[in-house]
Amino acid sequence: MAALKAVAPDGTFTTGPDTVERLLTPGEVARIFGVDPKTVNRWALTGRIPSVRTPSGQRRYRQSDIGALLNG
Amino acid sequence: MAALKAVAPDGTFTTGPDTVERLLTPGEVARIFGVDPKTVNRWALTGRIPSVRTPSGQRRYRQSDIGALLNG
DNA sequence: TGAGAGTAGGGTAATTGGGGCT
DNA sequence: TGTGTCCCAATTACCCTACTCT
Repeated sequence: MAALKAVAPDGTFTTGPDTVERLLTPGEVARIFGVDPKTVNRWALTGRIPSVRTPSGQRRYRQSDIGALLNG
Repeated sequence: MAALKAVAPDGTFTTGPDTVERLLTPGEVARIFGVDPKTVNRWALTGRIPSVRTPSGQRRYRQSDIGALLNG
């Protein structure tokens, strides 16, 4: 995984020359797919989508990963 | 391939400058047309309706596609 | 410090996909 | 050919309580 380079006011951050990332909450991902937030958590538990954990245990999802799922 | 940009509280999300999307479940589409969910499933299989797949394989339908069918 | 929204768990009922049949 | 129905396994939604974040 690339090193963290910069953080923008809107929450996006860069990890490489042309890499812009943003983390989505379970609720946001759920609304995108039209499913329950618990379902998104289940996808993470079963390894269907990568997830990032906050120090307190909550899950966050990379915007790029979700976008890839929407496009096949 | 449009990149995911933002997610609204009502479930709509944008993939481009003027693109707003929302995904519907097979049951919702079935109730709209007054048919069995299986029939909606077949419409997707025969290519009559574009469909988006969840990571687990279930189908979701773009509200814009359904609206286009209702108006055409 | 308190209020409200969101999230993580678990448990159970409902929905979905697929094949086959009508 | 298109649709509805039955079956089964897998997946998801809704119920609850507790914890986290704004």
